[in-house]
Amino acid sequence: MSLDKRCLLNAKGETEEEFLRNYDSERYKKPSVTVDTLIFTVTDEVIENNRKLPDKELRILLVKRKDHPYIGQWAIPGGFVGINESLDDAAKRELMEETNVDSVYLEQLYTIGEVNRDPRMRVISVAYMALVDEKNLKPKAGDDAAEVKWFKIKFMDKVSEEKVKTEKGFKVSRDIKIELISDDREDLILGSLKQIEKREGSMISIDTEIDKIETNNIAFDHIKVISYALERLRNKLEYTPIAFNLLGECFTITELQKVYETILGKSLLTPNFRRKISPMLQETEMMKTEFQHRPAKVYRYNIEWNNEF
Amino acid sequence: MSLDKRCLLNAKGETEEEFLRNYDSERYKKPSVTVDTLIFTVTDEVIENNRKLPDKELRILLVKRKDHPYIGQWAIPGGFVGINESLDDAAKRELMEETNVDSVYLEQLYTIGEVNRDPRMRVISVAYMALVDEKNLKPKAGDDAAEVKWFKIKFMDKVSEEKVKTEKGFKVSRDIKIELISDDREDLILGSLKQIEKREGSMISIDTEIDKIETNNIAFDHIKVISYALERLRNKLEYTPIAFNLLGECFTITELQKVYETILGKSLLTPNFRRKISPMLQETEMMKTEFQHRPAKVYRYNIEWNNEF
DNA sequence: ATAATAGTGTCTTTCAGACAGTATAGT
DNA sequence: ACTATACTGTCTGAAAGACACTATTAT
Repeated sequence: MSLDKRCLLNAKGETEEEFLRNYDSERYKKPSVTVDTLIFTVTDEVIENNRKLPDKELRILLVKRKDHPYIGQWAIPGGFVGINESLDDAAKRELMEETNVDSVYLEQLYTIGEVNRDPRMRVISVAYMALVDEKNLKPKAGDDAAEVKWFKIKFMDKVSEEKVKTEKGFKVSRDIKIELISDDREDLILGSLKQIEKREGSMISIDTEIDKIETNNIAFDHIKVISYALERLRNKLEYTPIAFNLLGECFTITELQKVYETILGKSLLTPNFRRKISPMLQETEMMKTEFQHRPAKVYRYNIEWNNEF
Repeated sequence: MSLDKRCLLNAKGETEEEFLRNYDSERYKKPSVTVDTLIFTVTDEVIENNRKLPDKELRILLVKRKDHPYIGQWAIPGGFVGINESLDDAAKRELMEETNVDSVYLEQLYTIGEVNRDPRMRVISVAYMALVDEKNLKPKAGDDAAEVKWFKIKFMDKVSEEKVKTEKGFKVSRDIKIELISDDREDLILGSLKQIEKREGSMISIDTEIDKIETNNIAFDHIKVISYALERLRNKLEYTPIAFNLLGECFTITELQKVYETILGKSLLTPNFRRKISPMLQETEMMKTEFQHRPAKVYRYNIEWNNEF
């Protein structure tokens, strides 16, 4: 089969070798492809009362654009994919450039390919999501001093909901609000979007398109990408051990619970959380003592934990 | 804000208008971008004994490549994305060209961007998944008589499993086998792949990379894409009403159950299935009478059904 | 009656939610 | 003793699994 492959001829009578020699790869106009990496981390909230345990906050890294278009606005770190670089490698490179960490959790999210996203030219962007542990973040070496800031995320899902009848069925539109606040409180990004769920006759789908964006101070359609990532993060949290990537190797159950609560945007009942999470955990010898209360056992992720079987 | 946008200057002192005029969009070498659409349907199994209800089978549409590379082998229908065409539109166009249906379920799956997937040039492929109802398939008009065939899918998940220790943790590799058989039984495609799950220290991830493909008669890395789509289809089946897209508007519960069983690759207990599915259904006045047994109520999808709240 | 599928009732087990209660550190 | 957090036990009710059972058609 693979031996006589060289002898197969196409309609023009070319062998594969001849075909490739004659192939004009520039025949069609090509879009540009970028990779954008959403970098999330979870940190302790800064708190006045040092007798309380700090809550956690979810944060995302954004860079300030230094050139047109959207000059001066904030954007998800990203860049063009090298012609000899895989998408995964491009995402890793971007992550390394911005945070100086490698070997962290990295997952492809979605590819955005609307036609007029970028005024320069046709750009298709592949979005990746990275989850990093705060403690691994090494301040990156000098560089061209691009402005980079961590933004605290406030994600308000389903602020309101409206149902509209259409000919064949209906649409549900849900309002989503996103607030991003930089650490120094100098920069504030507000996003307001509508998630449209269509249910029409034979076209049954609860997939959603995000529509009607209103936002300030953030470049391109990046608020849409952030919203999509947050939804995915919440979903994956429920059925994968993805959250462990946001903590160091060792942690207390309460710390873990606070990570879940922060991302899910709701509080959980401690006994139930402990019950559900405990099969995923491995005890260590260590204890964590803090303030004036009972020390907590320190756990690590149970690498042998199994979803099923 | 948007008014004084015209006055913002970049490092070279250009306004946005000047910047765009001077921008050389061909500065970097660009990859080519294709959209590949996996088209699935479910049909009745052809059965000898006409006193039995037919089971269902899951099928995928493949096209025979008429040119290099992989000439004569089978491939997922796809093509280059037009420079003024969104990714979704390209997927819809591909679907329309191959099956002559529009407004069916269509979902973006994954973007494949390894460097040497295509010997012609660097190609990045965005995979979409379409679910169509067999009855909507209109034979498409003439065209250039490209060879197109439906293949019955046999998907064998987790044929075997092997656990290997690494420095920091372990890997689990699972064997997957895929068999694709054309209706006329002339073409047979066998795929054998390994799914690798890594669990290593701080890098906790149950996402999997599919590796070490062995296959015949199918072009590019398309067996990998099919495998990925089947996993996704199975997952989505459990928590979305995606399956209804594979049936017409009206159906019996048994038909629906057979669709679930076919895709999940296992049989389900009828009373439990009926109980779980019934909130998603709406009764109709119709009954379906067949052979020598009790007629079945005909249902349609309950468009008001709600996942949550 | 028989074959074949349609459809129901109910027992059991498992798991999520709610909440009361106990344990242990520092001050 | 008091505060703040760590951790446990158990009741309840919902949902999933298993299976025995009844119903209705054509032959």
